Amino acid sequence: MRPFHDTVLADDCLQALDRLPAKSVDLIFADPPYNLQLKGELLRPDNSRVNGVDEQWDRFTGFEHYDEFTRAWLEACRRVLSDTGTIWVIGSYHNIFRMGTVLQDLGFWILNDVVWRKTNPMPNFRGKRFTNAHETLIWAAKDSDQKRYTFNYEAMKALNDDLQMRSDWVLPICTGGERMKDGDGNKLHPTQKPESLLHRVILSSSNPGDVVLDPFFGTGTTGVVAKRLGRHYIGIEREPAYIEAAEARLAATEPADPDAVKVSAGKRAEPRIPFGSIVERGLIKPGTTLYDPRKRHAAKVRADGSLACENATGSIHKMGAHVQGVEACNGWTFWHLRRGKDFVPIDMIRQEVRAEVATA
Amino acid sequence: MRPFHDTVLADDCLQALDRLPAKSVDLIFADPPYNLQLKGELLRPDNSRVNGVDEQWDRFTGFEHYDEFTRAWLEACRRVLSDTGTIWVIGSYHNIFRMGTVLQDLGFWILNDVVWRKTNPMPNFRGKRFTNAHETLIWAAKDSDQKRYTFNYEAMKALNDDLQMRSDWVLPICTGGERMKDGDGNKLHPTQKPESLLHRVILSSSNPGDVVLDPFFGTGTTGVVAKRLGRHYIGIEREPAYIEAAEARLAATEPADPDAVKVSAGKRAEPRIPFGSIVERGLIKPGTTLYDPRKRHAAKVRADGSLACENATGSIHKMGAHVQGVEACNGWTFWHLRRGKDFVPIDMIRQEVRAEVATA
DNA sequence: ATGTCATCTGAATCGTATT
DNA sequence: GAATACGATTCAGATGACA
Repeated sequence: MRPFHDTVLADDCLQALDRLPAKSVDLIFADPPYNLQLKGELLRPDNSRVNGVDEQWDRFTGFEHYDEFTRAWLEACRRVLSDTGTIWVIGSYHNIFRMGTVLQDLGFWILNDVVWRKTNPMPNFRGKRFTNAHETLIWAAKDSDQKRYTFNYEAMKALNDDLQMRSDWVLPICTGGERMKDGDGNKLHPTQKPESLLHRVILSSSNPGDVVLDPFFGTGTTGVVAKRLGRHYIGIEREPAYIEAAEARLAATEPADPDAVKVSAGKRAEPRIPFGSIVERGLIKPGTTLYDPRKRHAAKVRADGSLACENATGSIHKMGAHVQGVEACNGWTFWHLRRGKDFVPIDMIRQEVRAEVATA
Repeated sequence: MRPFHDTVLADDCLQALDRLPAKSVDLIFADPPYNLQLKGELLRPDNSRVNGVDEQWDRFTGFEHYDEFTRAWLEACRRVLSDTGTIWVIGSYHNIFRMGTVLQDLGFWILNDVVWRKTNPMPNFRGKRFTNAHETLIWAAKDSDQKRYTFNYEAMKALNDDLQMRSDWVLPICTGGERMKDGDGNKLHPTQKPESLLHRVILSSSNPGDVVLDPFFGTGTTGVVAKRLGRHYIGIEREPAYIEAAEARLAATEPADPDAVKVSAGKRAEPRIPFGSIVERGLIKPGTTLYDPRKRHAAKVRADGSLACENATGSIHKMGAHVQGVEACNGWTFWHLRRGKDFVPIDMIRQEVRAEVATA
């Protein structure tokens, strides 16, 4: 084992990187500050306050400052990365475009951008934007002519029910027992990543015995998953509170039995198909008339997937309930579409879409 | 109708943009070329061609020229975009980081990055990477302090079965009858976007009658969906074959019924009813007692529409906030009125008044 | 033990019209 | 232009109290 392996370097990111030998690591995972630029406070509709990221380490004076920082640590990473190694970075729209540009400018060759689709993101409380429901990872090799990087294609396929692993990963955010807490029961780190995410990163692009470096180690998720998967880790972290937590986590982590590293994916739920997506796809056109099973009521489909009927508008479910004067209604089976002489429930269209999605 | 509305300008992107009046469009959708091996399609701001990108081109030159091109058309777009307008761009990892960086550098303010998750992407044949199963869109306002952009929150929520729309959109790629073919049955345009994607873009961030500009019009998907949804379009395209196909598609496109393109508006669009006018009309009498949802607090309505409670007086909102000890409160939904055995929010009275006003 | 209900929280660039 | 007042807005999941 080499001197830096399986340790946390308590130091500034750049200074620590400079101490590592050139070309000495096989995989880098970097989750740098995002430069969030949050202004005021944000309240939920129930008046509770959202605990935003206001840590000192996420404060930059502007894009120029952030780009300079990004360029510096990515250059330092480039030096320590082996020629066949690859690097992952993660970010949101605040910083991912800056990181992608710097990566390309430094000569890294992007292999994929990968989207982490969160199953349980924080909603948009003010209704002013789309729910920010994903983060973006970039996976890159050192050079455009480097073809010998590690990609465990079969392992990824196995993880995905024997279908090629796609560039969008559906995973929940880090909550519950996995989330590190401080003495008061508050989150210790504002942006702790889920182990499932690192599991996929490390399993896909490294081999047992490889060295995995995380220059923004935080509470050590990368190290924990690397250790469990039989890889060596090197962490770099400046905050003593994070280091302490990371080392405790690491001490409590047992490497998995080499045979047990394989993980089976959970069953995929039947995909939800919003009625609106059927309108969007042109399978039911705006302006189409829908009927209830006894043709007593008629409703008109609007471009946003809502129905208009009897001077009211709403979802297929709400309007089904409305015309019947009941509390709830399954609009999929209630509303019918004329097809020639026949009337078919709109659920039939949904089943056709589901079949299409499933075979894709 | 203005001179450029509902036409395709057969010209170079930059030259056509320069002919459009400043601040004259409400929404821009741009799907620019992203292949760096553009073989002469890349133009500098002075219209000179960038040569040599397809052979022995060096990475730095390639990106630098692509950035120059990107900066030029985004600057030109910025000039023609109205102050309350927004812009969408779409790309893959080859170019989206460059575009995002240039957008931010020009002062655009990113509202969301949106992932188009393809249900039927092309598989990765070599097994050397993850299946490239998504593309990225960026939605941006002109400035960080511009908050009056259009976002049809309720319509997006309606499209998604009454859950707020997320930043990841699951849509199939453009195939079948929708895909434009040339005389030999080959695809006419290499990257024709599905109409469903444009449906969501245009419906979310523009209103009927708005002007939608597409500076890389291709076979006219943006125009077709804009026309169908009752928006004006302006297309810019240089290739005669694409223009011909686009104009044929547009001629065959019928606008939807105007009622069908109306969209659920939400409470913000409703006329404001002062609480005092409800008291004035005698719908709630002075002296009436109002209660919070848990009946912990009671307040008395006064003749001027203010409330008195716990030795303080003020508006329904102020008093709601006061008794809860919070900054702000929606008094309409907070305060309840006794009706027989039940308690109903005073918002119900407001809705009755609104219905009355609407039919008057 | 089990179920129900209330409460809490997460990388967030989260108003607008009137005076 | 600045200050003030109005009043709109949330999803999934974990946790814990309590029946």
